[in-house]
Formats: sequence, structure tokens, C-alpha cells
Amino acid sequence: MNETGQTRDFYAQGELVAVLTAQPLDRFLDYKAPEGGVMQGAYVEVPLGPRKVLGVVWGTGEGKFDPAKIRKISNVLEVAPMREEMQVFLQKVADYTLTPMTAMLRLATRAPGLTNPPSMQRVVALGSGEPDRLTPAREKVLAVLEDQEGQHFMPGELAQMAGVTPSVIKGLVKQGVIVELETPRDVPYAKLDPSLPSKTLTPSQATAASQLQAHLQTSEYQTTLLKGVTGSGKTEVYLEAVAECLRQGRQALVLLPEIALTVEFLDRFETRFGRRPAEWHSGVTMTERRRCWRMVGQGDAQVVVGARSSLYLPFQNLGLIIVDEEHDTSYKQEDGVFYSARDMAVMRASICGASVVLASATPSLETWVNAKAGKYTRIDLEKRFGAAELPDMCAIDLREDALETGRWISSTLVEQVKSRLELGEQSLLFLNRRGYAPLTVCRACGEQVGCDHCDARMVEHRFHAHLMCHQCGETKPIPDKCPSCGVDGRMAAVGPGVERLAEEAADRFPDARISVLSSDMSLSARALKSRIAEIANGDADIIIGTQLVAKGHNFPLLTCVGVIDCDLGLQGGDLRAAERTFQLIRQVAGRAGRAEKKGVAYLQTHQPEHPVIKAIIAGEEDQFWQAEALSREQAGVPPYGRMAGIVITGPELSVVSNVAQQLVRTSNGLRQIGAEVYGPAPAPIARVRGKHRIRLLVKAPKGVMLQPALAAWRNAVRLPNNVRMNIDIDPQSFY
DNA sequence: AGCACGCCGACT
DNA sequence: GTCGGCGTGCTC
Repeated sequence: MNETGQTRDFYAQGELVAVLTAQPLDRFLDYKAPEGGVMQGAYVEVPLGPRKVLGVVWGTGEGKFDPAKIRKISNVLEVAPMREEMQVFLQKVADYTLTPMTAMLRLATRAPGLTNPPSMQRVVALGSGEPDRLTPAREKVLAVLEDQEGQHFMPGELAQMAGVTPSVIKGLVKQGVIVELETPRDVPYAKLDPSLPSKTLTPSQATAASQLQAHLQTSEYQTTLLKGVTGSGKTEVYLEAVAECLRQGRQALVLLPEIALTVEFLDRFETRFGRRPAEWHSGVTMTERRRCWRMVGQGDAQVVVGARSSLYLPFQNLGLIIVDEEHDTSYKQEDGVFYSARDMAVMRASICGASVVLASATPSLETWVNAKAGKYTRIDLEKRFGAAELPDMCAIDLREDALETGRWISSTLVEQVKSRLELGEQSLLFLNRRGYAPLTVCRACGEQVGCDHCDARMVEHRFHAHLMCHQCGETKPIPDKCPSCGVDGRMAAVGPGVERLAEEAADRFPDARISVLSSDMSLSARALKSRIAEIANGDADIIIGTQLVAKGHNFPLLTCVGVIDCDLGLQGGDLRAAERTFQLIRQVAGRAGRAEKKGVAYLQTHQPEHPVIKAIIAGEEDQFWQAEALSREQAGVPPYGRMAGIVITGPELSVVSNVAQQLVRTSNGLRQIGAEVYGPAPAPIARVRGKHRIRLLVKAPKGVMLQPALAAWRNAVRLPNNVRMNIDIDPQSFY
């Protein structure tokens, strides 16, 4: 498959074609080609029952349907046809993730108004007529038009620029001095200039950049792990790869995990290339979305910055995909279609001969292993001269330095924060728990307040004055009386959340300016961004935050980080608990000492001898990954074995449970390929939104064809009404 | 996904 | 009697 060797069939009027629609009928439908014929890959509208739906001409029709009932394609849309490589990509993702093709097409056509003709707008431009009289107002209008020769304007815009009323424009139109034109509303994105000067690169950055550029020049698929600590300048390096891609006239895609990060990124991008790239994520408007999709499809968007779903945009000539913060868990989509954007990026690139750059300070184990095995090239960036090193790590053993009841900051940490306050430096207290308290119990009867629809405890949010279920979002007032035994005034908050930690900090450091950063403080993305900027400028002495603060924000005055509960992420038996804890704590710790001053991170833990905690403190990264890889290899789990998580949901527990047992009984096909089926077991949260959840786990050796066996297994079972079965290949968590 | 068809309970 | 609940089936 390459970009020149496209073989696209043409279907003359009346010929039978297979159309993939976005309707959830999991098969292709036969239609007749319309007058004038149709190309393979064309986006079309087809009649389906009483409606017209969007579809793509996939290939030759099968001819198995009653010919009398076959209808004709009603409309061929005015958008660039889907490329063969995109058809291949969608099919491969569908096969890999066991997703119906119709759902894949929905992912690939998530733009509004695709079935409408290109949206037009009325504009005015200089015509050839002469005005009967040249008034001062008319002169001003003509001056603007002559000044910007060949340009066209919206009528109101032109009037404003010339400082006249719209009626002057109207008059000139009537005389033919100005002509009205229809132009497409969706206009190409500004051309980017790769020849603008780049930032001065350090020798380490320059070497990395030229290595990436050399890869791009081969025009062959490659994946590179670009590893470098925060502040080592990964972004500058991969922007040089983007520059090379632009020089080759190919398109580039930059995937970012956090929309909040895009603003900072867009500024840096604009400095490097003169203009901003196209954007694709949940925050962009419908109009902009439509423009982005269409312009990407006709090659008039050179670079897209986006969330994971931008992988399915109709690129014509994709040469480079950057996956920034590749270890980030938000790349794994777990609603609707289950896929890892990082892995699918590699798949897409391998189909169209593009380069992939996986950038991270703390790569995922999968990537680390692939690099070690030589599947990916690995480039290590040295830290920048002058940039602070990773802070010193220091464990606080809570068994010795015991906490007072209802308090979570140890005496050692209190002393450290105090000393920073005296120096005028900032401290960060990190606790990955939103709200005030994770548990509300009745001191009279022991009742724990739970959610009515989920098997989960309600979390107290004092800031919003309610209890909230973090599974379904349900809220309740904070009770005075026990909902179970009715005793008044004995309800108590147990355990800490960031709000409660802030309360303790205010009590212990009464003169400090304390700022809480949590995703549920009802701040808009923009407000949050400006709050972070204020804090970075020294507008707070103590920052208290959830994992929101771990992601890429720079606080130059910060020299002390306290991790309140290091053990939190290690509980729960999740396969990736160690990896995640390691990454998260290293990232949080990395917030300290960004400028000249070296920082210190204090890790409060009950188990300082735990291998993960020890590895973090010793800073022995490669040894940690080595050990983690070994233990996964011995257990035969990813990336050394294959796994699939199966979750069966339904409103009735007995029905769900029967289905699960039936699935286990019919799993011989899986065993034949060497897979094992574990379960049924209740999912970690056995009930969410009133639906019961039972889980199975399939484990298989690395080389086996797991997906076809899973598909056959799933298709052999007829699910009762309301019961759903989700298969998650390569699950990131088992929730 | 929509939308129609169709077969049983509690109302004007 | 009928209005309407949502289970079942169909769409090239």
C-alpha cells in the first residue's frame, strides 16, 4: 500500500456496489450506481427504509440480496473520496478491536453536515464597472479594495474596514463597481512555513531532530520513542520533524492527551511555523469541525492537532504522527469503541508509510519493551543545560512518623513546608482524590452512604455541598440523620480528599496562601489555565491538587512536593498499578525544582520497602522497567501475552450471571487456541447506573490469533434482551 | 439507529 | 371499547 499505487474501481450506472453505512446493521448493503457512475471510496447518500443515510462505496456488490429490492444511490457527496489506505485502516482496526465496521465509519465521519453541499457564503470583490459619481465614502471603499487586490470580503466586513455604512457597498454593487460572489465557507488553513527559524537546539536536541528527519526522508514507516524528562525539550525536537514533513509536502498529525495543554502548544507551534494548525477535539465548534474534516480531506490542512479521534480524519498524504505523552491513559478509549490511540496510530502509519514519534518522559511499559526489542527506535534526550534535575526523593515512613487522627500531613512534611514558606518558595501537596472525604459513615450503626444505582460509596464534596457518586455522577444532600438507623448528628466524614487536605493545610499554615486545583472546582478550561498561570507567577504559597497538577504545568517557584498517599494507586490488584504509580509519582515529583533551585519530593507511605516506592526513590528507572517487564513476562500478561476483558451488563443479575456461565461453557474454541478463560467474577464495581456487571478475562499466549476466536465465541451466543457484552482487547484496567 | 407492527393492561 | 406500554423485526 502506498500513496501512488491506489487502485480505485469505477462503477458505471446501474452496476451493483457494496455500501458501508453508518447504521448499526453490521454488514454491507448492495445499491445500484447512480447516473454518471461512482468511484470506489465515494461518500454517498443512500435510501434506507424511509430515510437517507450516509455511506461509503466500499467495493463491488455481493448480489445476494433480492435484485428487485435493490435501490439506487441517491447522491454522491462533494467530498474527497475515502482513500484505499483508509478503508484498509478502518477494516484493520475493526478486526483488531472486534468493532462493527458501521461503528468504525461513524468514527471516521464525525463531522457535521457531510451530506450537505459545501456551505457557501456571499462575498464582494472589485468588479470592472465605473461609478457614476466618486463620493468620499465610495473612494474609501475602493481604496481598501485596491489596497488588498484580488481579495474578497464579507459585505459587512468591507464596510467596517472602509469606515462606511453597508448601503455604500450596496450602491456600488448596483453599479457593477463591486461584484457579489459565492465562495465556500470552509476555507483552507493558512500555509505553514517550515523555513522560519527554529529555537536554538542543544546538541542533544539537534541530534534527535536530525535522526527523526532522516526517518521521514525515507518515506517509510518507522516508530521512534522520544524519551526525555520534563524540560528536555521534546516539543522543539518533534516540531522539527513536523517541519521536515511539511517540506516534503505531506500532512502531519499531533495527538495530545489533554485539551487544556493545547493552548500552550498552539502558541509554540505558531512561533515555529507562523500560523496555527487545524484543531480537532471536543472543544472545537461545529463549523470548525466541518471545515477541519473537509480541508484535511482535500489536503488543505497541513497539520492537525487533536485528541485521539483525529486519527480517523481523512488525511490524503499523512507523513507523520506524533503521540505526545504516549503513556497517558486518556489515549485508551473505553466508551463505545475500545481502542488505544497510540497503537492505532502505529497501525495507521504502517499502512500509509508514515513515521510515528511516541514522546514521553515516562513511557508505557509496552513502548519501553518495543523499543528494547528493536521494533521502535529509541532516542534519549539529555536534560537541558540549566534545567533543574529531577528532585531528590525522600520517603516518609508513616509507621514511624504516625499521623494524628483526622490529619494527613506528617510532622516531617509540615516542617518542610514551613521552611519553604519562610524562604518564599512554593510547596505542592498532591493527593489523587477529589472532594472532601471518600466515605461518609454513621457512628451509631456503621452504615456507609452508597450510591442507589452503583456499588460505590458516595464521596463528600463540601465545596458543592453534596455527596457524589464518582461512577455515575449522581448527587445527594449531605445527610444529618443516618439514612439507615435514623440517628441524628452521628454522620462522619472518613478519609481525606483534596478539599479536606486544604482545610488541614489552612489550619497548619494559617498565613499561607493556599490554592486548590481539582477537576471539579467548576472552573472552565480557560479559568483553570489562568489560575495555573497566576500560581506559576507566585500567587500562592501552597498548591493542593489532584492529578490535574501532574500534567505538564510549570511552577518555577516550586521546590517542595509532598505526595500525601503514595500507596493509593498500588492497591486494587490492577495489572498496571505499579506502572501507573511509578509514572504518576515521578511526574508529580518532576513539578519541583524546575528553575535554578533543586527541589525535593517527600513521599508519605506505609510501605517504603515496596519495590515500586523503592524504585521511585532510587530513581533507577531502567531497573524498574526491567523488573516490571520480567514480572509481566513470568505472568504471561501484556505485553508478553494477549488479554481481553469481557464485561457483561444487564438490569437483572440472574440473567447477566446466566449469560456469563453460558459463555464459559461455550469457550472451547478459545481453549483450543491456547487461551484461558477466567471468571465469571463481579466487575470491581459490580453495579453502575442500575446495571449489573460481570466480568470474564481471556488470557492467551502472544502469537495466537485471539480476535477471530473471540469473534466466533461471541457470535455463537445469542444475548437476551437488554444484556450487552463488551470485549476490550488489551484492557488498560479491568473496570 | 429509527421506525413500524403487534399484542396485552387500565382508563375515558 | 381504545389508548399506549415497549418487545420484535426490517431496512439494500
